[in-house]
Amino acid sequence: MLSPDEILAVIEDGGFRSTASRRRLADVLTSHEEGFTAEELVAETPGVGRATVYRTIRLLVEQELLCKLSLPDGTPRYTLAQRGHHHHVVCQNCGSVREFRQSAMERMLKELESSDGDVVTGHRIEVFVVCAECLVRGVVPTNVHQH
Amino acid sequence: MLSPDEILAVIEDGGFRSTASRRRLADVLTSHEEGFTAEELVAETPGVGRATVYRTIRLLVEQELLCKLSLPDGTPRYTLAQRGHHHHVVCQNCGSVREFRQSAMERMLKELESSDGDVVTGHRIEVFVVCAECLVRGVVPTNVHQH
DNA sequence: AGCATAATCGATACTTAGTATCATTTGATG
DNA sequence: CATCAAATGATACTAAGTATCGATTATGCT
Repeated sequence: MLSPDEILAVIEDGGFRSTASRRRLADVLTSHEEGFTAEELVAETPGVGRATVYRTIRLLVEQELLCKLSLPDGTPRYTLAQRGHHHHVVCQNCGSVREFRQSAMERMLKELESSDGDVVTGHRIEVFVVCAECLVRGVVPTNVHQH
Repeated sequence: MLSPDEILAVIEDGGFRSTASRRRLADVLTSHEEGFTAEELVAETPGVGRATVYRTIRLLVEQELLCKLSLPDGTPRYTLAQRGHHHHVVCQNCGSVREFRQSAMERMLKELESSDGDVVTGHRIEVFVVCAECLVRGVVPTNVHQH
């Protein structure tokens, strides 16, 4: 997993400053095993302003150190980035996040490229689950109709 | 494509009432070829309250007559539902929406099912493009880093 | 070490997208 | 055509994030 120092290194390599707030956030960030919300970060870094938390999140998403994803209803969650291209498996109940890779799927999406006059610039794939932990706690999986 | 009457029929079949506001919205909805925002609908149906517009959108998404999707930055858009399971190709510049189907991809996602103790309840796939129309208008495609 | 200054900060006000409340209106049914 | 739950519009609120701005601070320079 990513360490606070690695996060700070990417920030500095990007030409941004290594500040007290960013160090605090890097620490809190790396302590999260699962997905988290922006407001959780705000609550966990007292003294660091809301605006700074959101600014730092935006910076880290741009630097591809954080992934922004969303639950079926659209509420946002963040998770520390994994190495390389990947997608997310999100528990719709507790919001925990795992990753998956499937290169066959990537290839398929690339084939769309020529379908129309459009230029493909990216894609988003999220798989929704009820995770094993939620299942043992008695959560009943109900299908979500997403596209 | 979907007609206002078809929308009203689904509403009534669902046990909901056919009201003046819903008829107005059904008309406006079906006049949209491309994707649209909730606030566009609010602006296009003067006299119908904001709350009613959002309530009706929610109803129609539940009835699977509308699809809710989002641009790379997360801002939401809606589009009239196509028949059967499908996914969306969204222009990141103008927000226009096309659909695509790829049954091989569906099959692949189903295979994930057994990977962990999780139960898969759904998935979301969006492909981002700069569409042909935007390209001729000089929009330069830049890759978005999504997952 | 001291300084200049652009980057960053926190506080605060604002925006966007949507939900909750509630008194009033309305459409389906008998 | 009376009933009454469903639906409505006005309004206040929430969630997630952005813009503004005066104060602070990290970094490069000497």
